Amino acid sequence: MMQRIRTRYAPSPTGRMHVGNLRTALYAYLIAKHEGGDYLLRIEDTDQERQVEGAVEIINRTLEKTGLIWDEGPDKDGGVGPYVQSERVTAGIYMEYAKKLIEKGEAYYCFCDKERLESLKTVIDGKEITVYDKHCLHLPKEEIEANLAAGKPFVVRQNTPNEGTTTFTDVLYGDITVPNAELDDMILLKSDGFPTYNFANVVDDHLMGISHVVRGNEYLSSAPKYTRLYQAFGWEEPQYVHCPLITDENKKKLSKRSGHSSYEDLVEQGFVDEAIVNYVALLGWSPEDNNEIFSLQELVEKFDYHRINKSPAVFDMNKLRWMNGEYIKMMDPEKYYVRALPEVKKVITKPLDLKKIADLMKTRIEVFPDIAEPIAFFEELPAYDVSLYTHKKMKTDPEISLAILKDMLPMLEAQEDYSLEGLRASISAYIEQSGRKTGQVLWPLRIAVSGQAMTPGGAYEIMEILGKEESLARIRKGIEKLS
RNA sequence: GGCUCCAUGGUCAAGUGGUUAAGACAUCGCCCUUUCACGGCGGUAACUCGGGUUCGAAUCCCGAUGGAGUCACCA
Repeated sequence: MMQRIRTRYAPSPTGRMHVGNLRTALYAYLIAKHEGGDYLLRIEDTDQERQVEGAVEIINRTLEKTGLIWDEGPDKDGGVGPYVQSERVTAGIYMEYAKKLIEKGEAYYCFCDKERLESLKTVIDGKEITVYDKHCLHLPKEEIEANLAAGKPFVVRQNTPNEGTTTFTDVLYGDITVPNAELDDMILLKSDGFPTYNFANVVDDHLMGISHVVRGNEYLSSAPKYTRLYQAFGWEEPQYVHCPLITDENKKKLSKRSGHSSYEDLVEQGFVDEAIVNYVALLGWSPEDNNEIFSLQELVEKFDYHRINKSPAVFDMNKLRWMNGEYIKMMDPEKYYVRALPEVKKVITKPLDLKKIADLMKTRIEVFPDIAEPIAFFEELPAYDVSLYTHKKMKTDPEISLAILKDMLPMLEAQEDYSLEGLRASISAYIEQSGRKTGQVLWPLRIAVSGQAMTPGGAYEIMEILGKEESLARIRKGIEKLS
């Protein structure tokens, strides 16, 4: 009997979403939607100090823009709310469940202060490690009561045995067994009454009926503690899907802390939502066939989480750029123009046909900011060297170029029709009657009107956009330089 | 350092005992083209090492090595 799949994305509102989080959100979404299940959004705002103003809005916006629409969440009650953990704290949910554990002897009050905890610290390889010594587990009942009555600050800790092992099962990694001695008595409830991430996760995932817990590989090592919690409660464990890490080029885990790109950073850098989603989906997963370009809908159809990889993947900006270029080429012209226009305006202030200029760049860029530099010559003819007029393959040099430009000048002065077609007609007629090669004529012309060896579009396109007056001025300037 | 995970070209990645070890990005070359780009064609480039098991291992087992993650009143 197949249970209904329910997954959740449970971010903490601490800022922008980096791509690792985005991919976790995506996989959770795909796993649920592939089977027609539910996708929930739960806000894990249990750390008072790390709250960032507006972070929830960023999460909402990011999920909406990428199409990862949740079925239940803070704004969509599915009957298992609230979906914001701070509200669940107020409702007393975590305290209630913590007390159940205390009654069972699976958890205990701990009154140790910072100083005592500090003394438990050891430094190994430059890293601070604290292993709690179960000091408060052995407190006499009367002392606990007295402390509580006196209002002494406390935390609640999980009581893990020092012997034996704990085994949990991950869909991707199989059974993983860990010695219990490695599992320290983690804090369930903090002294401010808020739960820790770990405790809140277990309680909420259970209460919200989550069937598949999708999260990053960095949580693999804390999973056994969860198992102990589920067992302590007598709850059935969900399926775990620990996604492989996404790393930087140095194989280090992507993190905001290290200044790695967030989704919004990428958008600001000129990437397209669909391309980011598509690329990130392929980091750790591949379809049965060899396709690489997928819409979100296609991903929903094709995604099989059993094909998720186990090894970490390096985030390759190069390939993202390529993929982004593919998306830009496929992009709806109107949508393209909306994104392209601001980039065009960065370098063009003259009343030229900005649409035509933008269109020239559509197949030539990977990200939108690539637009500006190659089109700057439209605004103003750059200073250039006459050596540009020399091109071996086109069989042209300054002397030939001068002859050609002088030849064409009167003709172009007489011409009124500066449309692509008009220019093509008269110039190709000239080419024919002059007996010259197409390239030999067009090369100098393009150099004259653009001042650079490489341009988006050819001489016709450029002249059409520049218009008669400016085109002629640039050709005269070319003649002047060559004379 | 303990524990855990991982290991196919520079990167992503297919591959589940017998393949000329796919494909994509990047890179290089050629073609197309008035340049560039697009597009097309082609090249270089990989199973970490050592033991097993087997008629036969990239594929299964063990070990080594390497890398990563984690060891907070952060998530």
